[in-house]
Amino acid sequence: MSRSPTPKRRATLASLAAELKVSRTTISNAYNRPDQLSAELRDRILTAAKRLGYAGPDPVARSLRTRKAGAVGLVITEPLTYSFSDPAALNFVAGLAETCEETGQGLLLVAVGPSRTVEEGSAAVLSAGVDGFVVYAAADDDPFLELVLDRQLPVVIVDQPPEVPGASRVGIDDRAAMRELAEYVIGLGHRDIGLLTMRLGRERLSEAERQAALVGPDRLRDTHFRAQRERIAGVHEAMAAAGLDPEKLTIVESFEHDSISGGTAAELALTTDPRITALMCTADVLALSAMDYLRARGIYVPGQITVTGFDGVPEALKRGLTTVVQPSFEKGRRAGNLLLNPPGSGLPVLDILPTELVRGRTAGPPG
Amino acid sequence: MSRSPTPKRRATLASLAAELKVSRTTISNAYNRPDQLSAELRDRILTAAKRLGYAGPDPVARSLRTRKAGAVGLVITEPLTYSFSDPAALNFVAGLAETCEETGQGLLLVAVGPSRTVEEGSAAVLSAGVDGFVVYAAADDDPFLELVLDRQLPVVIVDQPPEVPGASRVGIDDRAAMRELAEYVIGLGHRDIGLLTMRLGRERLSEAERQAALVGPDRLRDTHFRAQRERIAGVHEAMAAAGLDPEKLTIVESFEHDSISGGTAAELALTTDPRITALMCTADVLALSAMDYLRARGIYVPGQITVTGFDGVPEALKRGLTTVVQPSFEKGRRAGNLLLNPPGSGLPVLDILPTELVRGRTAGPPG
DNA sequence: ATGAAAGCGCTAACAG
DNA sequence: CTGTTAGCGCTTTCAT
Repeated sequence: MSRSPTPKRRATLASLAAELKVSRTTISNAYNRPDQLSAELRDRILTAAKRLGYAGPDPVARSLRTRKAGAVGLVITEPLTYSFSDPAALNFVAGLAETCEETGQGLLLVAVGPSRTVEEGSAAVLSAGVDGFVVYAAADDDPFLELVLDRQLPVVIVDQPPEVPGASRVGIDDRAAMRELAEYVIGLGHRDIGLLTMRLGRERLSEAERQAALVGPDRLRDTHFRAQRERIAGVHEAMAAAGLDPEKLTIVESFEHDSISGGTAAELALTTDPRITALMCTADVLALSAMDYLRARGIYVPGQITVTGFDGVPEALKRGLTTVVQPSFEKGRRAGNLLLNPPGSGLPVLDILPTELVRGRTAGPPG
Repeated sequence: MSRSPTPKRRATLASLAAELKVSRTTISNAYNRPDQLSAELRDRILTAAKRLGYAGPDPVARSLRTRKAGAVGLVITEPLTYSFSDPAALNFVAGLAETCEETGQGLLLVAVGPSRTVEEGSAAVLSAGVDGFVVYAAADDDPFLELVLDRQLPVVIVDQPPEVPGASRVGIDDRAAMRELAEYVIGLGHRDIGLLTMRLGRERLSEAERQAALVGPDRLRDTHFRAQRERIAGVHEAMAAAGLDPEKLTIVESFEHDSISGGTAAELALTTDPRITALMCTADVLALSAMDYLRARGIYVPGQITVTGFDGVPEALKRGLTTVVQPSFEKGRRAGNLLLNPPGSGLPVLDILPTELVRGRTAGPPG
């Protein structure tokens, strides 16, 4: 594990060439096109390189020349803790990472969460040395999206927002999936439903404001996250189709992502409308937390309250949650593929992946 | 959300300068040193830039010039699924990501898992445009470590291996932590102990070979992962100190990381030595899986079998596992800080973080 | 406050 | 198989 003494000035391809009295091309070829020179000469070069502490062509200089960075950027507009605490998000990243690994690309995490100012986040986006971007779960009005688009690189949008000109998109049919689930719940006989959602806007809230909150018509209309909006619409549609008044749906918004936030939201919903017999959630993490809360209160699921989720994360499946399973990992893979091997046409693609309704053990007739 | 029509040739700083008949320096200043030119001129430049679809200085060219990439590389030598399925590893990444976010650096995931050949992995390391590397949980003989070192960039090693010249290291005292835990277990009265470990070598195994395996003296001596080695040593030391024969410790190695692998390993240990009354595990994920297995078999914990873990992941704590809590997130933060703000001395640092023994509900006297 | 000149380290023709 | 010639797009003294 010993290293050659560091030279005063880092060796470069040119200095190596001078040292060996060959041309720079030859050195370059030794690394990039081994078949373009004799094995013998190549060996001599590699040996000298090792001696001089030359680790091969500088990646940055090469990138400048070849116009390829060998990495894709993942823009995460949520606070980091979000992405790392929701298994669905994580699985997405894992899928993307897998595609990158397979194709030898790096995956650059560009964090532009609320902890930074817009200026700082912009710098991060503008200074990312990548060949393209994947934007995950951005709000419709996310300021960084514009910035990413400005870079004029290939972009793949995941889940939201909708319809960005020139960008491919991968996602699921959130509305249809949620509608099917709601139809199932309503079919079970539920009339009074509570819906727990993730945050609906991207405003920066203080610690204190980040409590669960009731969602009124105004807030609902002002929802900036497409997926949430669509899932809510799915429930509304199912209610309307069943002759229920969509207005009666009690919606609670959760701003946090931790293990108790779902419980807090559930409590608010149940307090607001004590007749609620079913709590639907737009994310499994919310549902699992809500179940913990209910259990602690001695409320039996599904005997007294039906609970449903969305995502199909492993823990939810393990605990028998009735939910919609979406292929998060595959979404990551697809996003990566779309970016790395764009379809021949060059035209943007809309890739809608299938979901599956899983009837678990947490939904039953009203108690 | 409309974009200016893409020009035939991407706008550059130079083309903008020509267009506006100012020097390149001025354009550069407009972006990098706003105070070096009149607000008026700057506005004119920025407006023209927008019109021409110029998104600001090319990050790669800037990197070449300034010798700063604005990103740190994280070299993950495990298969990706590992890192994304172990909450401890994940938390580490989250901590590192947080530091990066705070300092406006990108985090480049360089995957060099076994799914790629050494050649391919090498290319990934050699072509990463970063200012430094964090190497997480590498084996002593990991081939990529050399490569990373060759790049002559700052390097921070996490957990293992030990003693890389010139590199700072952050980790915990694995041996002492495990010894303390073992002392506790032995103190409870256990004499026959089984130890479930993660893989001990970095050989590439076929699907079929990746079953749990008994670890004999040879394999033990050939352990290439420092942390595992140290934790095992900790148990040995505690046994010796208590007058027990360390040779009697039944050690089982698990090659997988999924939700059943701990159970498979537990089964093998228990079959090998039916007198075992305590199963110690070098990772919580193993212990949790083992507990699932025992429960399925109707074996009561801790009544019939004591189970302990290592790491202190949230689920383990929630389930009352007796374990060692280590500050995974903080490790990530420290690693990032060491890389981004190296200590003034310039000398490598060894940063050993504290751990805490948590006496949960899964350890008791032998049944 | 602005400009001219000099390279950062490399690769891609193309010619020999 | 090897060398020559031209930049890739930018920042940075140093002058003006």
